[in-house]
Amino acid sequence: MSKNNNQPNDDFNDAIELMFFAYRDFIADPDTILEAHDFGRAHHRVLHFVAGNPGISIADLLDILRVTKQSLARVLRELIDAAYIEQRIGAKDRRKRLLYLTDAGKQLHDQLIAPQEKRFEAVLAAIGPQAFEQWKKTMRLVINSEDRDNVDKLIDSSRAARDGKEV
Amino acid sequence: MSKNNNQPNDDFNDAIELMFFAYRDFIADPDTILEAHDFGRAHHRVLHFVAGNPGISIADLLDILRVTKQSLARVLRELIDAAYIEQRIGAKDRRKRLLYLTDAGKQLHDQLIAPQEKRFEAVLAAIGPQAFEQWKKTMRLVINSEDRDNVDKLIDSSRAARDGKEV
DNA sequence: TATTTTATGTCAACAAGACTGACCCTTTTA
DNA sequence: TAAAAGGGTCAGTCTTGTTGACATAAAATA
Repeated sequence: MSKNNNQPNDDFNDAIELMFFAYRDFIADPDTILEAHDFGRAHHRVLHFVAGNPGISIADLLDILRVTKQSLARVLRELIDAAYIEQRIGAKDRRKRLLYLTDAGKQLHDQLIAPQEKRFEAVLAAIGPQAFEQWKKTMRLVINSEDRDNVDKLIDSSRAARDGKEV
Repeated sequence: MSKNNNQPNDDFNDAIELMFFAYRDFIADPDTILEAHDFGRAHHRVLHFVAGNPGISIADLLDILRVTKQSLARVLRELIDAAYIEQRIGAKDRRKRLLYLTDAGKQLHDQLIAPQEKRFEAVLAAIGPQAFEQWKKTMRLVINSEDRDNVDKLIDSSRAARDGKEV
């Protein structure tokens, strides 16, 4: 243990390493499930944000994912063809294609987040609700300050989609 | 705000979203710098773990990165050709090619982690050292339990490489 | 109404970074 | 001396992303 003789930047370097390894294991869980469906992480992300934002438009989804229209198109096409996502023409604006998970899509999404939920269930059990809350506040501060409000909104929307059916 | 009427799984879903967005912003910083050098994240990871484990062998680096030999080879070749990394034949075992950052490599690595250090500097300033320590402990618990000891060792090695020159 | 803008779709070419499989050389070990 | 270990390399493939160009339908605006 080289715990003595700490340099000022040791804490930050620890944090960087922890971000790398924690995210790597965190994201590895769903990968296995995705393989069985011939899907990748790109499909996972689309499923996830459509799940959290039912009725989202293509343009809004592109904003969240920060990829090009062409890049999204291929992945989205596969998810629609496999009947995990369906498109409905907007009622107010008929140019828009609003995205929804089908029942099968919801099932698949549940499967994908299950191991990640279990992972955090174990963390919560180990450290208790107060420290868990503190961790969440800290993680929020890791996000770019100008994006934090948007993330708050997305998280709220995601809660609403789960807790109270439609938004 | 739909903060009332919380469901049991809300906390875990919040955590999942936070992992996604925090990691995304965290990793976006170095990407800009890498582009200027015609490098990608793969190069970053190699630089980072060679920096933290000077004299690491190819096989050990493959274990950390969890990629194939052929996948590492291209990236490593480019870093060696650009004189950011150098190979030395092992003294004890002459089959091994031990990897070290050159001075230029150290400079580039410093550049790459600088914005990430600043990010966590700001977090520490906002929440204080105690909460920061708690966050680190929590992040460690997000890592697969069977990997935590290995990560501890890597972090220790990384500290040693920084604090006290050679290991 | 005519025109422009918006939202979306689609074709084509390309690049990074990963993969599998095969084969080679050198050095160490049994 | 033969087998195993550490590493290098060629060839082909896949996923996920990119840029650029163009098409269509619906809405907004002059």
